[in-house]
Amino acid sequence: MTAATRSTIAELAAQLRPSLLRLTRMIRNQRADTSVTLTQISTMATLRKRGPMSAGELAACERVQPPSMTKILAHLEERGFVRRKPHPSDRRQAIISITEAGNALYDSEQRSREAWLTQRLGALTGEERAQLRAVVPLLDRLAEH
Amino acid sequence: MTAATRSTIAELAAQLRPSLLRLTRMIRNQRADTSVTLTQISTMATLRKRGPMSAGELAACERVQPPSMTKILAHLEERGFVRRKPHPSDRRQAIISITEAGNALYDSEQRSREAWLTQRLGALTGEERAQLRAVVPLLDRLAEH
DNA sequence: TATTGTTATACTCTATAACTATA
DNA sequence: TATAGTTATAGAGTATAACAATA
Repeated sequence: MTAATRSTIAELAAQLRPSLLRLTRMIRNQRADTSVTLTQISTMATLRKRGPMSAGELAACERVQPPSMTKILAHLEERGFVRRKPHPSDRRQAIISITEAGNALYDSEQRSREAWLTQRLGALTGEERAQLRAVVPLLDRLAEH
Repeated sequence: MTAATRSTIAELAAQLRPSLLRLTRMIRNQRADTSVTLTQISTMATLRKRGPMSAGELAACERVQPPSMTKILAHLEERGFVRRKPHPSDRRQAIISITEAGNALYDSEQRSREAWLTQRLGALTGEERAQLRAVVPLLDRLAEH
């Protein structure tokens, strides 16, 4: 890799960081439903997509530390959106899964046409949305441990 | 727009949100320099790119409320990374600009090859980075007011 | 001993409401 | 009165350190 290439990559990083930050800020605030936060929705999405798992695994998926996941799960469990089942062989762990109510809440969030980000995406062209769609796996790879 | 298209857009939103959230989380934490936060760096980047402006304009650029910008600027000014000059005709406002020290800090941040995101981006292919580069303006448009 | 998860604690980020100074 | 910015206050988000339970 040439020095010029490295410098270009650093520049991309410098462009990407503020843009990600500002968009995430907007998404957090524009959320319509106030009973669950973006962080909590993200955790529910992971449970839906990857199925039941332990608190530690969830924390790893969400890129938060275990104590943060403890808090997220306490909130969701209190409202009946997730449940815990004992692990079959390890009593330290519990297997967390999303409940009917959690799925329903998630669906209504996702389907809502008024959802801010969905509206915003609708203002882009199909090709621009395709570009974004292609980039989602890259964002996930960047966020890997 | 068909119902199927709308549903696809909602799905994209649902994929994009957690991915943005998790990557932003990682970026916030992996930051090497502890004297300025991601939020503060982003504000300095805006001052560099768009030139001196008032606190209110900066808040709008950064998509934060004015009191949040007050705090950000207090921190940066205290450390000498930005300075205020009186507005020529309106004594309520001050014009904020980045200082030499602020530019130097920003440069060292951006150039650092060890910077976490830069390293991560280096692990992608050139084409993948080009995809990300193309998407930055879209992220900015999504975050517009 | 090592691992899983929780509790205790604290700091960052950010907002809303109320206020001050100036226009 | 309206606008620009700050102060006061509070809640969300997240981390590290210390602890408890189990493996």
